[in-house]
Amino acid sequence: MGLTKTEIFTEEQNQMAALLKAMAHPARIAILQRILKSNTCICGDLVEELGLAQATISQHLKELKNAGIIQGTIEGVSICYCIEPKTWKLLQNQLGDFFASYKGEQNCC
Amino acid sequence: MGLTKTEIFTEEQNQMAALLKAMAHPARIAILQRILKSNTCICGDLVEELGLAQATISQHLKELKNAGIIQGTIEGVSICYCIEPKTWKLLQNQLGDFFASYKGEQNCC
DNA sequence: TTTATATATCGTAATATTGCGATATATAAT
DNA sequence: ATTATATATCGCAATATTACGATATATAAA
Repeated sequence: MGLTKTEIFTEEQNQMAALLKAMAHPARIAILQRILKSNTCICGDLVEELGLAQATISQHLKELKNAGIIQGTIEGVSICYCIEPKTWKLLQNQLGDFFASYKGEQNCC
Repeated sequence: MGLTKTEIFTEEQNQMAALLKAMAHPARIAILQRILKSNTCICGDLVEELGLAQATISQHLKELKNAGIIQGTIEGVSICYCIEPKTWKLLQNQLGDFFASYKGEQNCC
C-alpha cells in the first residue's frame, strides 16, 4: 500500500511519531539548532546559512510549524520564527520518560 | 529531485536525523515500548500484538537494527531483540542536550 | 501607485517509505 | 532426511518526501 496504519496505534504513539518525523531531517535539525542558538530566526537568514533554495527552506519551516514545534510571527516584510514552548516541553518530557525507561543491559540477549 | 543533501550538513546533524527517522513511525515506537517494557522481545510476539503482517514487522525491526537502536540474537528458532545500549545512551544524551538548550520564551516573537 | 523585498505556494521530477503476499532461509524436532 | 516453526528477503503497488524553479502574495519604501 504505502500509507501508515495509524488506526491500530494509540494516540500517544501516533503523536510522538509525528513529532519525531517533523524533526527527522538534517535541514530541520539545523533550523532548530539555529533557532535555539539565538532564540529567534528570520527565514531569510536560513536561506543564506544553510545551502538550500528559498522554497525548500520555506517548506521545511512549514513542516515544523504544522507539527507545532515552531511558531512564526510577521515582522514587517520578514517572518520571525521561534520555538513553540508547549510542544517543546511536551516532547521533551515524553522523550525524557521514554529514554529513561530503559532498565539497562540486565536480562538482555 | 528527491534525495536529501546530506553533504551540506554536519555529521552530527545527519546522525541525529537518521536516528530520529528510525524512531519516527508509530509501529517502531510501539516496538520500542514493547522492548522497554520487558527488556527483551521475540519478533513473533510483535506480529501477534501489533496488527501488522510478519513481513512488515520484520522490516521495521530491520530499520531499527540498521540504525543501531536495537540488536538481535538468534535464540533457537526465534530471534530475541533488545536495546543497543551504546546508541540508546548516545541519543538520550544528544536529545537531552538539544531540548535543554531551549532558553524559554524570553526575546521570542 | 509603483517598486523592492521577503516569504509562501504551485507544479513537477526523482527518490523513499509503507505494507503485504509469496518465497527463501535457517534452526529444531521427528 | 524430512518436517515444522520462525524470521528474513523479494517484488510490487500505493503513497509520501525532497528539492527547486516559477510564480503568487504581502508588507514597506519611494
